[in-house]
Amino acid sequence: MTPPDRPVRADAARNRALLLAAAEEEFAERGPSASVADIARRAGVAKGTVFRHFPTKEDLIAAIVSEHIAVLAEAARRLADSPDPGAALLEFLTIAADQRQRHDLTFLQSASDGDPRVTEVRDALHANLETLVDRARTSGAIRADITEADVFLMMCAPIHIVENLPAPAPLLWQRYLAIIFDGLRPDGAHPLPQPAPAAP
Amino acid sequence: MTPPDRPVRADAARNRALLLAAAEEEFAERGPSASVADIARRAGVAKGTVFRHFPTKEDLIAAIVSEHIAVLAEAARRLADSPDPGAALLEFLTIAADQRQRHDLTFLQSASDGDPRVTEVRDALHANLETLVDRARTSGAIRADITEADVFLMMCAPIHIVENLPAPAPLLWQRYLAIIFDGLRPDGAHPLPQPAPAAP
Amino acid sequence: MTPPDRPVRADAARNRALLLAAAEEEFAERGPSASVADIARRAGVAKGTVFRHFPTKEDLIAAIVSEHIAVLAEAARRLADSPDPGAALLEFLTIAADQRQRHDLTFLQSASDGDPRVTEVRDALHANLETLVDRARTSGAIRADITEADVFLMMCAPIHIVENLPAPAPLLWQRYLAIIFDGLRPDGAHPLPQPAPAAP
Amino acid sequence: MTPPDRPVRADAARNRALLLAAAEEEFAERGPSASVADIARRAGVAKGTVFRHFPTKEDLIAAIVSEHIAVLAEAARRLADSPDPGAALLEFLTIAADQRQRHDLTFLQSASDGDPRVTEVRDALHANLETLVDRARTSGAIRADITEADVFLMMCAPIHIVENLPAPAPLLWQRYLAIIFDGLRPDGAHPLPQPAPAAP
DNA sequence: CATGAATGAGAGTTCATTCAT
DNA sequence: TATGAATGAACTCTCATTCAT
Repeated sequence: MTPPDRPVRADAARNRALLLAAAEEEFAERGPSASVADIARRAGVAKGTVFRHFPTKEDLIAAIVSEHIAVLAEAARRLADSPDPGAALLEFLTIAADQRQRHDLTFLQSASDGDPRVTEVRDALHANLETLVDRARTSGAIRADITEADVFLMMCAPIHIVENLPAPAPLLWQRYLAIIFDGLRPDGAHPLPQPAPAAP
Repeated sequence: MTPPDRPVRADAARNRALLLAAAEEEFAERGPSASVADIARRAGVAKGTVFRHFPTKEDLIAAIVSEHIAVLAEAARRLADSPDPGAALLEFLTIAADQRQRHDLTFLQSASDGDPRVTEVRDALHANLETLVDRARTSGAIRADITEADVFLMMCAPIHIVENLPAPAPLLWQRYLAIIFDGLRPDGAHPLPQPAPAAP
Repeated sequence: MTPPDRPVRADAARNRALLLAAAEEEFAERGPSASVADIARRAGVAKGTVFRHFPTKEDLIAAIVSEHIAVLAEAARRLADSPDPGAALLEFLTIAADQRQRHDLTFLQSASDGDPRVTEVRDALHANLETLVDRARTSGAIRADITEADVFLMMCAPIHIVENLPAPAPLLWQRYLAIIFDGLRPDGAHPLPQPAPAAP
Repeated sequence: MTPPDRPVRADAARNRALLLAAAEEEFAERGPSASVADIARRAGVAKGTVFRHFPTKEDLIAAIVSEHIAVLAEAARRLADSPDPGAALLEFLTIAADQRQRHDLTFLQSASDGDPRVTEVRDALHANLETLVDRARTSGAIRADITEADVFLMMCAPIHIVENLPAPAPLLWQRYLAIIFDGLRPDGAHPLPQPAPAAP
């Protein structure tokens, strides 16, 4: 009867994008308790519009998180066949930190743990990252006892570290990424006191 | 008529301690949105009593945070004259992570940034930690380009890292502390791309 | 250019009927708080279409109610010249209850009290029912002190009564119609303590 | 530690009563969609106070309903040993209608169907009413085929009937109670077309 | 002093209604 | 004309905070 899958209306798509951007900023500034009303105001739409696009606040959070993870999954995929696996892994971590530098939303991840769309992109990220890490390990760029799970877990650490400062220099995270990456290198490595966690 | 200070103080001090403990547990379980009512219930006192001891929720948070920092300041002070500065620094980081492992309350720090009592103990921690780091650096246990600010900022990283897992093994953080500490060591160190932040 | 009235009217009339049916079902299932969105979905049209046909939700309700009353008015008219006035009245009450049995929408009546179209068909029902009741009274099938207003008011009672049960047997209302009708009969009638209400 | 079961504070008890009264009036005037805010305003308390006394709107409704049913259960109990069982039953129905005349809240019953407190008092009412009906039946005051379930279901009918009028005379319900009660009498009774429903 | 009842601002969410497409 | 995106008021409910008891 109606043309199936009618193309998304231009203004609706624009509002969705505006909302995601506004929500990111609001969450970044106010933390997890940013309110839907403030997000709507920042996006320049009415409160009801938020719920038209994202039935619950959790759905909005999941949309933000899965978008961020998707970018990382794609980056990992792109770097997977780099000729220099060690450099590729470092670049991946650089991209990951840089993305988060702009908006740290790690605290949102716990709120979206069960969401299926988040799970899906996260699984993709795990798969792509595993290739990256395996190649870096095989090539001797990182220690033999480092797993994909280790890298995944440490991915956000540089950003978290600088967030303890009230006004960190914009690229300060690179300092801590360098330190951590030095810790991943084989030279002068001490044995690790605990086994790597199981891949999720 | 009644001795001016003693008898009530006993009760009051007990309640204060009960409240701090209950609040820690509640924040650890429920995150930053733990409610004053639940904290009061857990402590076995009435809601009003919470506000008698801590005029606002922020004050309660500041009290928890400053207590935690005080413990670390004292640990740093105690370790300052250790004969093995490298081992002393590692032990300090172990203590710090271990403390947070039991109750991660890092998310509370931002809520208590301006509080003067927090500032005071944090200054003390900075001072004591500086001694510790300086000696480790001088002794060659850590790189020449690592400052007290670096160590302070990275202090919580091992705990943050494992918190990305839903149910981390209790000692898993030791794995990441080891990796990071390897990164702090002079052997095989690469130059750091960014200068250390100014001491706060 | 296009023939002024015909071609669209077919679609429009179909949609109107679909909407009325969907609304009836939705109100019956969900009660007075059934939402316009759900009604539209059930009818397979967009929300805006509901408001094209019925400018407000109240208008939609009034349309349903007046349609129901019109059916009753017609039934009363048809039965008005029956040779057995007592049986005719009982049949009218049976039809009325049976109609409501399928969809009890009595709760909608209060929402449509002022609507002129409702008033019109209700007046017709009153007129036709008056004939029916007058003839039943004159023929001795019911008491001398029963008026059209009485019958009109008691019309829905059998359905209301069974609605107090969670899952009434489909024909249980007949039991209570029989009891009430026995109360209308002249045999063994006790005088009534209050006068009949004025005809509206 | 604290005196257990400390007596309810006078002002709290007063507020609870004010709220119940205000809620009854508000529901009677506005129907089931009366808002908690309006109820609070009518009672002269803040919105939050409503939720202190009744954790959800449903709890408030259940409290009203169970209070009403309790009054009826007590009335039935009191009338159970009357020397004239027929008159006792009629008086019970009169009390029931009179209570509802003041505030018809039948529509609230469905909202509180699952509540255990409501169930409890309703069970008591059923038990007491059964005695009343059994004695009336045995004494020949009502038909042999009328059960407690019948009377329970028909209890509200007189009020429902007059509610179809916009401004019914205050005692008009007595007219319909008389008609219905005549229908319950043995004289001139016709056999009933459907069996009585099972006792709930 | 401790208590917990009261407060009221603000949270997420729903929904009748409007209007650009 | 039909659509469904946008609106914004109203809803139930929560919670830090105040204050009479």
